[in-house]
Amino acid sequence: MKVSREQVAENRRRVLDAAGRLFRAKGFEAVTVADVMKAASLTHGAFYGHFSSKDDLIAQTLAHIVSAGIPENLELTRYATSYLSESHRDDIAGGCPTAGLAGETIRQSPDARAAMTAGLRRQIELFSRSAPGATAAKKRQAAIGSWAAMVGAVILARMSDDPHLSDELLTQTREWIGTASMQNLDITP
Amino acid sequence: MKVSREQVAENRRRVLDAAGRLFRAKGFEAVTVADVMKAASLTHGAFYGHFSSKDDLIAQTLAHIVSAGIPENLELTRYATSYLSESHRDDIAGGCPTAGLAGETIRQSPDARAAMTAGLRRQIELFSRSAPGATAAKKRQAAIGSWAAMVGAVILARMSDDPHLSDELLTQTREWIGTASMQNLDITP
DNA sequence: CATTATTCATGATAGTCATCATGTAAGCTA
DNA sequence: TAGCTTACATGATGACTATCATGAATAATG
Repeated sequence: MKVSREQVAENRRRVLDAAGRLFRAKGFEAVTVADVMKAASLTHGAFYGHFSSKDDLIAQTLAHIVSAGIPENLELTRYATSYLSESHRDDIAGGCPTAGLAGETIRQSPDARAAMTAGLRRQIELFSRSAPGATAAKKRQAAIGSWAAMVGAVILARMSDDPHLSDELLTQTREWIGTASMQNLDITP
Repeated sequence: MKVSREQVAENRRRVLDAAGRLFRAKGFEAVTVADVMKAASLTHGAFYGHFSSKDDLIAQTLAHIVSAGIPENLELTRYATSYLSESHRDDIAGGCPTAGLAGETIRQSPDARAAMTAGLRRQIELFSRSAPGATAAKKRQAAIGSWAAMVGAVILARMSDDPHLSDELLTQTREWIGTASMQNLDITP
């Protein structure tokens, strides 16, 4: 049962979307090829027509969701507020792929790591534009430090089994980033 | 071939140590029960005399390495310097269990998450003592923000396939934490 | 409209892994 | 020292999973 060219493209997109959600929700290893294809309303046999292996799927999925996830005009403090929100913490399957998968991507294929690194580089560059700081170097430093804190806070907040501590991690990191940003603005090097 | 009481205790310790290193290096799912027992110089059959399941091993291993890993008198900035070093980034198997496993612990058993949360709470409390800040609340905020940034930076540095970017993440986050700390000291609420 | 090419479904296959059953030998206790 | 206890080794089992081979059916092409 061959399908139309558009249908193939849409099928492929659906597989990548389903894989993106499943990987974020359950991790790379806990998700099977059949799981992904089922979530995309296909059977597992069709998989190897689209991808050469599960590793290939992982790399292409990361490239897909990383490139699709970053808005062009993101302003650091505004972004931090929504990033460090309870709703983002609770939306693992639809949330930031870095927070959900960076820890596991370390052990994945070179292509997978390259896709995530490209997203990281882009995120830092976009942050640097709106980051506070007297010099370009200071702006970039604020972008890096803030992004590390955001990613770390969401990971720790998701890990914590104490809801109060989890909330505290988000709100205090948000305020801490704001404090640090003011410092960067006020002092000239 | 029964072994002495002391030998049993030592065997158990060796299994937990081996599991700690293997889990950090390869993740929970990629490590098999047989792998762990082999690394502890035992056969896989002996496993279920010590632990009720692999999940049980994971939870007990986390409790073991988290409680053993945190020094009593840790000073924030000094700790940050060694934590954000290249040697710590490269020592995944022997490094901080939070940086290595927090991302995956999210999907583990309640006991596993509880063990990691206990370590997190202790880390924040110890940091709060030496953190900069005029009030106790400010000190705790600095402890939380700094810890989130440290964990996030090490995870991102390990994920990056570009050595230069990886180094930059470590050094810039270190400086960023120092900058933010000064802010916390200078301004009174 | 006929032929070709290709996408997908069905159904293996081979390997891996967690877990358990059983046997053995040595420590422990009286 | 005799007998009980038990830690460990060996070997099996049942489930799961990535990957591949084959066939059917339909879009694409002329």
